[in-house]
Amino acid sequence: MKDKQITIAEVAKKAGVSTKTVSRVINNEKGVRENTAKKVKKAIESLEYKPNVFAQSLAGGRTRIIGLIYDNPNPVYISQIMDGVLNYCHKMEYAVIIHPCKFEKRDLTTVMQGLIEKTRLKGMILTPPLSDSKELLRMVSKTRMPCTLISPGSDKIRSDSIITNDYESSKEMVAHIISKGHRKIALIKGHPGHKALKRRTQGYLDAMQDAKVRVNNNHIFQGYNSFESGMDCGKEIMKMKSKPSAIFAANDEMASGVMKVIIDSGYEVPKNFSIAGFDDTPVSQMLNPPLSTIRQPLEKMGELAAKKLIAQLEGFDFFENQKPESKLIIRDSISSI
Amino acid sequence: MKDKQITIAEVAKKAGVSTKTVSRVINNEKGVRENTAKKVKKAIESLEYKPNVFAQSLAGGRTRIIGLIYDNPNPVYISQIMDGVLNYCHKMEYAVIIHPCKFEKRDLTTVMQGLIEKTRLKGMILTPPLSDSKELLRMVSKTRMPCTLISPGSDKIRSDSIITNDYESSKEMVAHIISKGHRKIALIKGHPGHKALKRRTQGYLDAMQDAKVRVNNNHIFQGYNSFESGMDCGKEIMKMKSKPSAIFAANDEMASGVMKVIIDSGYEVPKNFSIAGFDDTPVSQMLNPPLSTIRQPLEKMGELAAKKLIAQLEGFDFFENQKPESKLIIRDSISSI
DNA sequence: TAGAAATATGACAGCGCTGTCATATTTTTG
DNA sequence: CAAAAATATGACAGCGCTGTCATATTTCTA
Repeated sequence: MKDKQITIAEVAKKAGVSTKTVSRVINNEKGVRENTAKKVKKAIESLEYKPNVFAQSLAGGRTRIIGLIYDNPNPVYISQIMDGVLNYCHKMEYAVIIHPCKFEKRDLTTVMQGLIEKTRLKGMILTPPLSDSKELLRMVSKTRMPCTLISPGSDKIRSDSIITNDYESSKEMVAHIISKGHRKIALIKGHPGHKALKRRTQGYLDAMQDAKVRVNNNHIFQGYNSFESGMDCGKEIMKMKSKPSAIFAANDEMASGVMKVIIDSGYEVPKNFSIAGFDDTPVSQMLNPPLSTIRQPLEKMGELAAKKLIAQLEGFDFFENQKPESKLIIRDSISSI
Repeated sequence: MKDKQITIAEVAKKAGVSTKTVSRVINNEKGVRENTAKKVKKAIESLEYKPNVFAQSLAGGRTRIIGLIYDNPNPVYISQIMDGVLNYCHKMEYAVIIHPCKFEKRDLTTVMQGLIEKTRLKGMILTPPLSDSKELLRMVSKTRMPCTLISPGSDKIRSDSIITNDYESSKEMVAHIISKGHRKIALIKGHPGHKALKRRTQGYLDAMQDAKVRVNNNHIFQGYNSFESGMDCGKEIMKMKSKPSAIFAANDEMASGVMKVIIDSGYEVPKNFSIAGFDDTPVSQMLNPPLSTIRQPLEKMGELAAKKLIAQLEGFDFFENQKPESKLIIRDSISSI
C-alpha cells in the first residue's frame, strides 16, 4: 500500500536547494536566479515530481482547486461546458470539484457554503440557472471568492461572466423565419427561472418588431425546457383554431417535443409547420427533418470560464476580446411559405 | 478575504475534549464513550463544522476523495453515470475529482499516474472504454488502489465491477425482432475498443442461433459508436442488393444515423426497415418514429460504483445482490413483417 | 573598493487533520 | 478492595506545502 509520493523535499535535495526555492519555481515566483531555476526544473523533471494539490491548498498558497457547480436538466449542455472547463484546468494543473445541486432547494446556499468550507474552494464556476440565483451570488460575493458565471441572465455585464450573443442569434433566427414568409410565429419560452433564456425571448420580440409583424400573445407559450413541456405546448398549438405556421423554441428539447406532437397529429414538418430550436444539441441533426437551430460554443464557453477564473486566482488580468459567438445552423425544418 | 474555516480545534474546545477525540467521532472510530461522542456531536452541529477534506487526506487518514475517470464520446452516457456517482458521494461527504482523458493517448498511464500522485487519489471509478485498458488497469492495481470498473468488457467477473445484463437484453431485443417475423437482421457493431459492446454482439449472435436463423456475415457492420458511423453503415446497407429488413445497432446514436440514411433514401421506418438501438438516450424518444431500444440504469450504475468504491475505502464489505437490470423499451421503430 | 541597496535563498512554523503512543480512567478479577 | 486488564482520552509529531522573516549573496554606488 506504499503510495510513496515524490515530495518537494526530494526535489530540493536533488537540486541542492531548499524546499522553499523549489516552491518558488513551481509557483513562478520571482526572485530566483535563472540558473537555480534551471537546476530545479531539471530535478523536477527527472523525478517526475507533481506537487500535491491538496497540500498546496492546505498550506494556504494559491489553491489549485476550483469548483464547477451545476444544476441542469440538460446533460448535453452541461457536459459540453464541463469538457471545456476540465480540459483547460487539466492543462493548467488545476483540479476540479464538480458539484451538482438542485436550484430549487431551499438550503442551496447553506449546502454550497458547506462545500466551500469542506473543500476550501477558492474559486468557482456557476452554470445557469445557478448563475442567476441572487441569494447564492450574494453568499459567494460575501466570501470574496472569485466566481465566474456562465450565461447569467442579468443584463448588467459583469466582467466575470461569460455570455454569448444569444439575443442576437435569436433575433437573427426569427428574422430568418420571417424572411421565409412566415408571419404567425409562435414562441416557446424557456423556464422562467433561467434568465438567460429571456434574452432569447427578447430576440424574438425585437425581430418581430423590426419586421413590423404584430406579436400575437396567444402564440407565446411557456415551456420548461424539457421535451415533455415542448410536447405540452405542441398539444396546445394543435388545439388552436388559428395556428401559427412556424414555431421557435428556446431550446432543442422543446423544439423536438413540439415536432413530435405535430407529426403525431398527422402534420408534416416543415410542410405544415416550420420549427426552429436553440442549442444545436446532437439530437437536432438526428431528427427528421433535421432541426434548424442555433449553435452555442459551449465548450469554448467552459474553457473561457475556466480561463477567467484561473486568471483571477493567479492574479493576472485576462481580457478575451473575442466573445464566443453562437451561430445559426440552418437545416431542413423551416420552409418558405 | 477571511475565509475563516471552523477547525477541529474549535470543536474540541467547545466540547471540552481533545482534537483527536473529535477526530475519532468524525471517523466513527471506536473507543469513544457514548457520552463524550454526544457532546462532540452537539458541538459539531452547533458550529456547523465541516472537516476539511484535503487536510484529512493530507494527514494520511482515510481519504474522502475519489476520482471519476472517463473518456466517452457520448455525453449523455457519461453524465448519467456521473449523476449517480456525484449524488452518492455528496451524500457521503466525499469529494469527486473528475478527469476526462483520451483512451487512445499513448501516455494515458503516465498521465493517470500523475493525477494520482498530484491529488493523492485513493480510489477511482473507471468508465468504459477506460475500464478495458489493460495497461491502465495494471498500473492501477500496482498502486493497490481500490478501483471500480463500470461495464468492463472482460468476461471474468471481478468483484469490483459494475456490469449489467446487456448481453441478455441484446439477445432479448433480437429475439423480439425475430418474433416480429424478421429474418434478415443486420447488426451494427460498436467500437472495437469498447469491449462491453461485444456482449451486445454476442447477444445478437446467440439470439439468432437460438431461433435457428442463419447469420449473414454481410449483414454485420462495424460501427464506431457515432451518429456518423451509423450513417456510414446505413449507406452501405442502402447499396446492398439483398437488404436486411431490420437493423439492430449497438447504441442509439448509430441507430439514429442508420435511420437518417434510410429516410433520406426515401424509405420509411418501420415500414421498410425496422430499427433498434441501445441505451435509451433522450434522443430515442424524440426521433420519428421513436426508437425501440434498451435502457440501462446508468445513474444506478454510477451510484453502485460509488457505493462499492467507498465501501472498499472505508473497509467494510458491501454486497449488492440486485444487479442493475437493463430493459427493453419498445416504441415504434419495429414492425411486424 | 568599502559600504549600501537590491536580490536570492533558506530556516522554520503552521495550514487542519490523523497516526502513534503515552497516560488517565473505568471495569474486571481474585 | 487492591491490582490487573480493558478502555478512553490526550499530547505531539508530521502529512507536503507555502508564508514570513532572517540571512546570505550579488550588484550597485560613491
